[in-house]
Amino acid sequence: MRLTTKGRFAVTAMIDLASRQADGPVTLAGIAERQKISLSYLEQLFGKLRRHDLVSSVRGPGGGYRLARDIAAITVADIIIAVDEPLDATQCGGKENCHDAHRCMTHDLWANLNKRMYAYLDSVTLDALVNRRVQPDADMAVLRNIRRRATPSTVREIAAI
Amino acid sequence: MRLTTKGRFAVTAMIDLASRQADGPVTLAGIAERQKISLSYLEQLFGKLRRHDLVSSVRGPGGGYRLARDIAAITVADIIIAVDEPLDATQCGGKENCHDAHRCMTHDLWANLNKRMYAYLDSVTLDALVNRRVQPDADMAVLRNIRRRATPSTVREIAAI
DNA sequence: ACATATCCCGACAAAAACGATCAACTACTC
DNA sequence: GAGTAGTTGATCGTTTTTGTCGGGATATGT
Repeated sequence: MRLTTKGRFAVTAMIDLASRQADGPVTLAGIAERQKISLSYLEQLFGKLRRHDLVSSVRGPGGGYRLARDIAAITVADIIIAVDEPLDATQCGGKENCHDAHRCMTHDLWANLNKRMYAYLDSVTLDALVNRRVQPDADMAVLRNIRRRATPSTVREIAAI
Repeated sequence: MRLTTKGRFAVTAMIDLASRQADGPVTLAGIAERQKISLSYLEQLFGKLRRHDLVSSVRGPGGGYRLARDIAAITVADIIIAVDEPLDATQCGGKENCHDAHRCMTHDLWANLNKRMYAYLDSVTLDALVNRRVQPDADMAVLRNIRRRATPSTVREIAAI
């Protein structure tokens, strides 16, 4: 599980698409203009999204993209995986060349963390995003932790998230 | 909030450090050897970790790095933020140059998602990682979702997470 | 003095992010 | 039914990020 600006672009674009597909196929040019993402980059992203069966394309005038599934059956995790594919698979393929036991422990821990993150992102559907049904209770948890162990530097960085 | 291999390396190194600091300062050379990360890269990462007050250094023979705070007061989010700094701040600085209302909505949604992720990563402390107290209940949720909307392609990719 | 550390820097290759350009397809018009 | 404009689709080039290598400076315990 990797989370980069690429994934963010893809999610942003998919939200735009999802909230406009009622009027027929949505063009990449439109998404590019509204979301300020370069058309070329969108073309690449949607190529991947199409190959992962998240969107379907209609060519020619009046064409564009549609969601390939129901809006409630596409999650943020789907989009990010489609766009960020390779995902080095924790460079020690599950068992070998982990020299001592300690290294593998670290890997297990990270893999577990990965699963948790995936589970969360997979619980957020496009539908929930478009219709603003994403619970905003996170702020409270964050603030609680910040207050518990704030240092001059952390406070500054939190603002930049 | 960005999640790349760089952050993973930093977390791995911090776990190694945390689980060995009982015997005094831990050298980067040791971490490099055990975790198979290049020494130069570790130096760069720990420079940032030190400037963010997550670790403190002791120079000279017998020196190395220590955690600057209690092991339970350092979270995965702390480490990732320290190491992945710039974080473009969602390129429309919170208010301006969002041309139509729709764009800002998308940004809000993403920002909210970011907060949720941060909240989760901030809830996982180094202590919890080292002492294996990270709940593995995620698998169930993942499997539930996969079963709900599996396609030939997704199934293949899930295996690669 | 010497060996062992952190620190700081510049150069570099490989990979990923991002962008531009051109080819292929298709609905519409005439 | 041929042309044309609006699209997607694929390929290549440039810039940024990752990760490594090497060298040198500074601090410090023995």
